Amino acid sequence: MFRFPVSLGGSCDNTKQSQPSDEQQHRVVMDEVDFFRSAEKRDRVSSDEQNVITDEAHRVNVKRENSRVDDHDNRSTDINIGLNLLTANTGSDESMVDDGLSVDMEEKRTKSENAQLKEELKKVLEENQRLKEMLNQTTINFNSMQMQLVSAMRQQEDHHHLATTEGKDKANQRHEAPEIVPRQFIDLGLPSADVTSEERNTVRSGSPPSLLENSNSRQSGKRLLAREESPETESNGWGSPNKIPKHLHPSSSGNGDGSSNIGANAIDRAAAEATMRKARVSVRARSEAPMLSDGCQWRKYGQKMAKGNPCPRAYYRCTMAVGCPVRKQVQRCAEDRSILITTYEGNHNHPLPPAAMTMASTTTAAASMLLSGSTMSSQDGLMNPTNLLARTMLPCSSSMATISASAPFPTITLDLTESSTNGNNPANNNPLMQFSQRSGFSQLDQSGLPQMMGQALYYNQQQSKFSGLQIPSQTMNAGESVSAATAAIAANPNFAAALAAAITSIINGSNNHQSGNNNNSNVATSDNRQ
DNA sequence: CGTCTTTGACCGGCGC
DNA sequence: GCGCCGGTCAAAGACG
Repeated sequence: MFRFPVSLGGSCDNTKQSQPSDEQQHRVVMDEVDFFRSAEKRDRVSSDEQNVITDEAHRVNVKRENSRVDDHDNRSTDINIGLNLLTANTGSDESMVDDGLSVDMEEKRTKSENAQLKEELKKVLEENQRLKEMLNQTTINFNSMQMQLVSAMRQQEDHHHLATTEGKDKANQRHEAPEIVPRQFIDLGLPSADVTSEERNTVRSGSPPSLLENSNSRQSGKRLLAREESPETESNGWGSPNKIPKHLHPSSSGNGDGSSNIGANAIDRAAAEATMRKARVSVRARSEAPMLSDGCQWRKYGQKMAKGNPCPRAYYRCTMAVGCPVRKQVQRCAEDRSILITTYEGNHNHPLPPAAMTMASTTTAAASMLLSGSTMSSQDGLMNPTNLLARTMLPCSSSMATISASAPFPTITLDLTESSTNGNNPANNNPLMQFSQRSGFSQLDQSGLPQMMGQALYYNQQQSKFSGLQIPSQTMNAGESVSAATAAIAANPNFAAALAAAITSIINGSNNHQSGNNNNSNVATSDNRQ
């Protein structure tokens, strides 16, 4: 079974006392070198192709070098420059051997150049830092704008609902709903570390497992005790999938009664919790590997022969943190064994490394969208997820995402098998990046942003402690993509324009399909909460 | 020796 | 009540 070359994040790192081997370090270095090489190519393509060395081009070169140094801040920052200068000196020394009078001058000149370069490096470092800050600020602004956009769209939806239905109470309840839906997303997507336990128990719907503890007390005490000391494992609800629909029905009917908001909300919340625990995101992708590389560490805990499929189904549990409730099933498609079906359930209760954020944020968003309908009337619950994914997220390919209504638990399937198999671009090897690029936010690709950029980068901000982590470069296309996206953003002066275009596109798209509002609503509100 | 995988047994839900 | 099925457990073995 595949093993990640480096231990990532969470308590695992703390306990294991990360001691990357030389090989690992070397691997990372090589990876980043490759990364910047590709970035360099981009720069070259985007910048003047002429051979004239302009000041602009010179600055770009220096910046690249600086970036490299900056990303390896623990290593000597003088290495690169020093080597270059040494090489130059050596050459000059050799050429000047016969000219002894020039040696001193040459040394002086070299020193002055060295000092000059250092000064320049310093400036570039400062500029790099400033760009990073700008990037962070831009990301925050983007999240803020996204939030406002979703809020506006939601209001539009409310108006639309009021016009078409006479459920005034329902409408009133809706106005309060935004506070619930967002939390739903937060709980889904964000590691719960920041949230207080009180908030979790009182506010959250569909939260990380630990929060669901209480609601699961109804389950057999025997199992509860038997399973690994983590109640969270129990809370994810993976084990008893068939209870959800039962919870859902009463809640959906309860929504109709707007007179008792508290009671209805409680029921809603319970239903949302139950649903959240059951929600699954299935990713279909072509892969020869036994398992999708999603940046997380998984431990196999079971394997079964599923009915109707000659290929066994493997069960994995996230081991990045003790008690993380996230599990996944991996199975090959019976019809086409080159297709790997990975089904995720649960929410990580620990910070995620950048490499895992693409998958986590994507599946989280998908699950969130899927579940967003569960807090509404049954009619909406049936309608919204499909609309969200098929229309809002995937306006160009509605067949990419399908919702399983017949399953005992809500399951959303992201079909990434149609995509091209372009092996040159790392992003193309990553189904999620394919998903991102094909999604409605594909305009953001202009700046190298993944689909869930807002969230992913937001994670980066909130969990900056991961910034120094080594990404399992061997297979982590997602991590590379995120890093590449960040670099691309920093290097792309048109980011703001691209962002504006993307948001405009989203707005236009949502105007055409207002039913998809809930999707963004979750995203926006989650940002709002943080 | 610790960690991980394998695999048969076990459990609970559901349909008949 | 019984059998089927999906999901999980946990002992045993493999591996580094």
